[in-house]
Amino acid sequence: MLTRTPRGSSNKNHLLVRGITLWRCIADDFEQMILVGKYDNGERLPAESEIAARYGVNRHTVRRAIAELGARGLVRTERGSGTFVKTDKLDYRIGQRTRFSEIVAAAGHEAEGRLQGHRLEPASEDIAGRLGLKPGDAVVRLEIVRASDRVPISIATTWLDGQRFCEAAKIFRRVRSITRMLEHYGISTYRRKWTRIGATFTDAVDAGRLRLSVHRPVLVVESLDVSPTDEPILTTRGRFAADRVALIVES
Amino acid sequence: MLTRTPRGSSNKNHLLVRGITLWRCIADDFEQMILVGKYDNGERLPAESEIAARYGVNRHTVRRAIAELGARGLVRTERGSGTFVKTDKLDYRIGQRTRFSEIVAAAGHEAEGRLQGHRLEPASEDIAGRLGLKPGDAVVRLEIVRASDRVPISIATTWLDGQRFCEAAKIFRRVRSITRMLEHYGISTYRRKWTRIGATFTDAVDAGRLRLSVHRPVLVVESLDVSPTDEPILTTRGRFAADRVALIVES
DNA sequence: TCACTTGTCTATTGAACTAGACAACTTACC
DNA sequence: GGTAAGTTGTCTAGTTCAATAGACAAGTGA
Repeated sequence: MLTRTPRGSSNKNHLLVRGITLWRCIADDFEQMILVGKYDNGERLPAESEIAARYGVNRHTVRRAIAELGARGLVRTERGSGTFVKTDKLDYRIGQRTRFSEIVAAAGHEAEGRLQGHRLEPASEDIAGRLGLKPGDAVVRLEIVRASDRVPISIATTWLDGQRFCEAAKIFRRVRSITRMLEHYGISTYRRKWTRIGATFTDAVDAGRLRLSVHRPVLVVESLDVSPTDEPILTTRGRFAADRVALIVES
Repeated sequence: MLTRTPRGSSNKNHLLVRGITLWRCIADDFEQMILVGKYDNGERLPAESEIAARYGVNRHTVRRAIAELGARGLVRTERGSGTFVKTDKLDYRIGQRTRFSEIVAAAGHEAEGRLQGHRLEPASEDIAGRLGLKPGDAVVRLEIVRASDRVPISIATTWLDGQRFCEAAKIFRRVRSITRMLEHYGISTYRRKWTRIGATFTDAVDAGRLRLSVHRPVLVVESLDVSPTDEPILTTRGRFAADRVALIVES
C-alpha cells in the first residue's frame, strides 16, 4: 500500500511540500506547464488515470487537482472524452458602450457580478475631479468581482456620487448589474468617456480573489462613464486577470 | 465552536488559501514579518496563546507553525520563557583552513553532513582542469547537505579523482566528514587554494532541500582544496542559504 | 509564591488521500 | 448500427493528517 513516506523513495516525493496538499502541488505543476506552453490551447491533457500513475497518486487526488485547474479557468472537462486546455482569452472590447454582462453573454458565457464590499467615503482629489465633485464630498464605493462561467475575470472598485446614489449597494446586490442598478435611478443609457490602461502583478490578496497565482499579470483599467449629456455618472478602477482577458481598443 | 468557514466572517479568513494548511500560512506570515524586520534579532515573539487569539486559531496550530519556523532556522524556543527571533548568521570564515564542522563547532553549534547522493561520472572540462585530470576521466561526485543544529546551511557537490577516491561515498557515509574521509586515504592535512563566490536565488528544488522559500538569496561557492604539495584533492560547488550564513574573507 | 510561558497528553471532528468498483459517456472501428 | 476500448462521474469505505478543545505538567522570572 502506498503511504506518504517523508523520506522514502516514492515517485511523488519530488513535489511533496510540507504544509501544502498533494492536489494543490499537482494543480500548480500543471498550471506552470500550461502557462509556459507545454500544452497548447485545446490540447487534451493525459487521462486522469495516466496522470495518477505518472505522479504515483490516487486518481481522486488528480481529479481534485483538475477541479482546481477548472476553477482557475485553465481547463474544461468533457465526460467520456477528456480534459482540454483552455487558454484562449475573453475579448473585452472597449468602446463607448462597454458593459461587462453584454460582452460575456455575446461570447456565449454566463456573466456574474458579486458585490464584495461597499462603503460611503470622502472623495479623494482624483475621484472628485472625475465625478465633478469637491474633494471630501461623499462618494459610494463598491467592490465588485466579475466572473464569466464562474471563473473570476476582474475585481473592480466603482465610485458614484454619494448623495445621488446612496442606495447603490443595496440595489446592486439585488439586480447584480451596474446597468440595471442605474436604471433604478432613471438612467437608461450611459457611455464610456475615457479608459486608462496599465499593468501590474497580482499580490497575495488579488491572487486569492481572482483565483490566480501570485505574480501573474494584471491589467489595470480606469474609466469614466457619463450620461448622454456628458454628466459624470461613475468612475472605476478595475484589475483584470491578463491570463483570461484581452482588452480590445478599436480606433 | 470555530470551524473552517469558507465564506464566513472568521478573523482567520484573510490567510485561508485552498490547498495550503493553516499552520503553513501562519508560518509563512511570520517568516515574512521576520525577514522584513518587523521583529529584530533576539526579540521575543508574542506568546503562543496570544498568536492563537490574534489569528483566531487553536494554540496547537500555532505551535505547529512555530515548529516550522524553528526548522527554517528563524526562531529558537525556550520553555517557560518564550520564542525568540534568530536572524543572526553563521560566520563562515574562508581561509586556507576551511572546514565546515570546525566552523560550526567553534560557533557552539552541532554540525551535521548528510550524503544525499553519489555517483561515478566522467569529468567535465572544467572539473578535470581543476583536479588535474583529463576530460572524461572518472570522478566521484558527492551531494552533501550540511546543517548546523539541524538547520540546513548548504548543499554542496564535491568532486574527487575517481580512481584514487573510488570508495569516497562509502567512507563518508560512515565518518560523516570530508576531513575524516580523507584521513582514510592518508591525507591528514589539506588547504583551500581558491574560492569563487557568486549569488543566485532558490528554485523549488533548492528551496526544499534547504528548507527555504523560493526566491530566497543563495551564495554560490566554488572551491579547490589541495595537498601541502599543491596536488589537487577535491573541488566543490556549494549553495549556501544567505539568510543563515555570511561568508567572511580576510585579506 | 504567583503569574506567565512552553511542553505534553487525550479526545474529537473534518479534510486529504487511498482503494476499488461501477455507471455514464465518447470515439473509433467493424 | 452495434460493439469495445477508453474516458470522466459517482459511490462506498478506510487510513492518515490538520485542526479544535481542554487539561495539566514543567519551566521562567519577578
